Amino acid sequence: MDKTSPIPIYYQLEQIVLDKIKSGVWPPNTAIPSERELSEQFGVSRMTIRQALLALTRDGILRREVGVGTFVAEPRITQRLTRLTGFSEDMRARGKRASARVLSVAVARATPVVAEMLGLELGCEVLVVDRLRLADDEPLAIETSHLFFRGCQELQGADLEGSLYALLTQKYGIVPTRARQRISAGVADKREIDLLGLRRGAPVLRLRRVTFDQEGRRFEYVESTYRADKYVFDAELVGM
Amino acid sequence: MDKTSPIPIYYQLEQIVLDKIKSGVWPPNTAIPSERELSEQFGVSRMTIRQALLALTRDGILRREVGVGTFVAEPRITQRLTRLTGFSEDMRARGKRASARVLSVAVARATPVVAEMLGLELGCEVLVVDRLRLADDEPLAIETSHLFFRGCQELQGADLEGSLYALLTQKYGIVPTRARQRISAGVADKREIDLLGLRRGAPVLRLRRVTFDQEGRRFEYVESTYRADKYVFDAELVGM
DNA sequence: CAGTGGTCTAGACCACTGG
DNA sequence: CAGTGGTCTAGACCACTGG
Repeated sequence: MDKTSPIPIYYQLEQIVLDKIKSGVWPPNTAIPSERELSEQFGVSRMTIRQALLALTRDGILRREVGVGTFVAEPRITQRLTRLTGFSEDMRARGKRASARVLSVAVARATPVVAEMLGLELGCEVLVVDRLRLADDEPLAIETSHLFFRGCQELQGADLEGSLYALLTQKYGIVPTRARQRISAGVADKREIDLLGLRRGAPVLRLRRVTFDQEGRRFEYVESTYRADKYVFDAELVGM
Repeated sequence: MDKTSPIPIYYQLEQIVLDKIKSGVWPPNTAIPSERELSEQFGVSRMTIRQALLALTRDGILRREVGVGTFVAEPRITQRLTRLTGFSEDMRARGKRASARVLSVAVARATPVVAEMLGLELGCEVLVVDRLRLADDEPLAIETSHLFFRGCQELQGADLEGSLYALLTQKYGIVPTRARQRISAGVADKREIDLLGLRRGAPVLRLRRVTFDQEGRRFEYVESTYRADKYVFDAELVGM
């Protein structure tokens, strides 16, 4: 630890504790030294020690028990909440290879639903990217993205067989950061039956999502239809 | 503010600030008094003021700018992530009145799926609560909860026409805190058609959830089937 | 340059846990 | 009863912002 560094002491302490945990020196449920011991050991005020330990506790790294001590927390059952991912990343997480067959790419005037979802005037021009999404070369979903951002029309010439989000991040600096999603169930319609290779009456999962970039701007409204027999949606929920 | 109260001062201060914001006395982007002003005004140390303001900042209620001041944050586009709620609270949020018709309550040996989900030995006894859930007196879902915790068998004599989670919290100190949920789509089976008043071939949303209490213990595995024509699931996603 | 939030100190008293 | 984390005090110095 370096007291003369511009890096705050409490932050340095956090890193020291994290190192001990990550390296396995302090395995889960280890009682770490008390605040007073650490205070003395590092020659730092107890309040500063607390600032470090409380931050780690909020992150679920440590667990505190009043009157008893501070312990290394069990690795959480879930390290994170439901993550925002595109199809490609979602598939990779499931151990499958994602690809896309472009059905159409075109500039179109926003319909009332699209305008509402993206917060646009009716009739603004958006880029509509309609793709069949494949997992290990099998059709899994139909994805219709409505995009609106400066320069989005250039995408008409781009390679859209891979991850759209990767493309947006790399070429346009648009980082998908947050999304609001609505999940419903339905029965496949004619087009879905044909494209996804389903039988009449087959159930599908429908996702509608508005995606926000790092500035909080809505840049995408996407409607997806997933084969219900091949896809489930996992969600992580937290209490108040 | 009451300094002699057992309620911590910083917590009282949080409430005072929250009141000012909620009542509209301090609308969004208002500069609230500086830490030193509040410190003097309440006769409390600046560190205590900070403890209150930092908690509110972490909750997204306040926004701090170094060298400038502390401001009331804009209400977030999304006030929270997907929240863990039971059926009753979910319906209340949607402006509907929730109720339940108990189909059966019984002690049963855990099936392989239930044992796996709850982390139990095969054949452990769990309490199975099977209920038809109504929204404004219309059948909306079938909910089959498998419960496992000390004393859960007493629930056999309890009133289960209302919120199960409220009951668990009040009577057993079990606070549903986190859940892992899997959402899929399917076609209603015979029993679902009868109980939910559906037609043959009607799509349904199926939810499977493992719920954890405040100690991280799994206390419930629930399988639910929702009418797809009356229910959508909303999710909030966040980036890395 | 006056004022802001960020960091840090060296103490104090408290309720609580476990032996 | 010794030790723990929780709360709180009354200061200090810092980098930064805006006029």
